[in-house]
Amino acid sequence: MLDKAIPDIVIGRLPLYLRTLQTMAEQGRQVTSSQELGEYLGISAAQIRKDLSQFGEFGKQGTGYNIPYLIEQLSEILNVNRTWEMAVIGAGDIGHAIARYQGFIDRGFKVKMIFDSHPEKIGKKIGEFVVQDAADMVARIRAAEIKIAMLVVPAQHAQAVTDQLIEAGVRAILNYAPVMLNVPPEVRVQHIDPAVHLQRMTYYLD
Amino acid sequence: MLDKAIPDIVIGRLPLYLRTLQTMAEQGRQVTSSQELGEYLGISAAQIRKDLSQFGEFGKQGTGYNIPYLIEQLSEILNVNRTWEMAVIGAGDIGHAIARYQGFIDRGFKVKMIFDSHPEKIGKKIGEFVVQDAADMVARIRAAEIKIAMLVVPAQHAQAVTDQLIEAGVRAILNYAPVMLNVPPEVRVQHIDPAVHLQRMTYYLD
DNA sequence: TAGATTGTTAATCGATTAACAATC
DNA sequence: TAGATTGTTAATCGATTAACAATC
Repeated sequence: MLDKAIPDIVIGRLPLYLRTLQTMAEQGRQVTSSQELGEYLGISAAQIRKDLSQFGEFGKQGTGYNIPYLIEQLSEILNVNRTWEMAVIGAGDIGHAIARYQGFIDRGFKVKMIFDSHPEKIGKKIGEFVVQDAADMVARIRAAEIKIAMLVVPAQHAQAVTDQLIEAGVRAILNYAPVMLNVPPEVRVQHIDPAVHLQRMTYYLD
Repeated sequence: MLDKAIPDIVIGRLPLYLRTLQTMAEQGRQVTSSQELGEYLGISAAQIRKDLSQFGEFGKQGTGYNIPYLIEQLSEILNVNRTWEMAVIGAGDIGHAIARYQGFIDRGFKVKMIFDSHPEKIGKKIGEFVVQDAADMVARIRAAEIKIAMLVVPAQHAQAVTDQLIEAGVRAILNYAPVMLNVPPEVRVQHIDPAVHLQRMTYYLD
C-alpha cells in the first residue's frame, strides 16, 4: 500500500518546532511537552502530537519529549542533519546582508558563493566572499553541486536567472524578488516579500 | 446579523493578487481574468473569484476584471491606499538593507526612522536616515504615531524590544528574529525567517 | 448574437480538535 | 500507586472545487 504523502502544511510547521526545540536546548532544557510547545507557538497540543506522529513515536507518556532526541529526529526528517551549501544571486544590500548572516550554520545551511552581473560589483569582497561574475554562475554552481539558491535580483531579471539556476541543477530557490517564478515540479520555491507580509497586517489596522 | 469575519487565509492571498495586478498594470495591461491570475499564481480560478466575492463584485461577466479598478479596490481593502510610516529597529546588515530598500513606497509603506542601541552605530547615516538611540525609541515612535515596526534585533532581545514597541503604540510587527513574540491580541505579527523557509524545502531534497 | 467569464451554491475534500485508552 | 502525557480515533470544522445560471 502506498504511504500517503505528508501534507505540505505539516512540513511547513516542522521547522518551527525544530527552531523552538533548539532555543530550549540552548537554555539547557531537557524535556518538553506538546502542550508547552503549542502554547509557545500558538498551535494546539493535539496538532503538534498529530504532526509528529506522522513520522514516528518520539515521546513518552507521562513525560513528554526529550529535546535533544526530538531535535535529532526532526533534523533528519527535514534533511538538515548535514550542511547545505548555497549560492546567493545578487550582491545588492540584501544579498550583502544574507552573505554575512551568521544564523544559517546552526540550522543546516552555509553560503558558499555570491554572484552579480554588474562590473563594478564583480571582484568586490563581501565578508569572506568575492563577488563572482554572473556569467560564470551556471558553470560554478554545477561544478560545486549546489542545490539551493537565494535569489536577490531585481524582479525583471528573476525569471531569467531562475531558468539558469535550474539549468545549473538547483532544486530549491528562496526568492526575494516580488514575482512568482515558473519552475518545473521537481524544483521547490519559497518566497520572502516584506511588502506582502506588511499588507497582511494593514488589513487589520484602522 | 453579524457579518462573518473574513478568514485570515483569504486576507493572506490578497497581497499576492495586488502585487500581480500591479505588475500587469506596469506592463500596460488593462484587464485580466480569474483564470489568468490563477494560472500565474498557482491558485484555482474559482478560489480567486470566491476570495474577491467576499468583498464585493469587481468583475464583469464575459470580460473579467479591470486591472486599475481592482488595484484600487484591493488597495482600499488592505488599507494601503495611503502610506504607512514604519520604524526599523536594529541597524545591522538586515536593518541597513531594509532602510535603503526602494520597493516599499509603491506598495503603501515608507521607512521613517531607524534605531539601534550600540553607541558605535548611533548617529551613523544609513541612506537618508540617521541611526537613533534605542533609548529614545518609545518616545519617538509614539510622537510620530508610527503603527508598524520592522524588528531586526538579535533573538535574545526581541521580546523586550517588542514590549517597548507595544508600549509605544505599535500595532503591527514584521519580525526578522528567529523567535515567537508574545503580544496582546490587538497587535499583529508576521515572521520572516530564511532558515525556516529553507528547511521547508530541504525536506523534499535528497 | 455567440462566446466568455463572473458570482454563487452545493458538494467535496482536507485539516483541526476533542476525547480517551495506553502507559510511563 | 497517582498523575501526567502520549499516540490515535472519530467528530467537527473550515477551505477548496466543480458546476452553472446570469449576463456582459
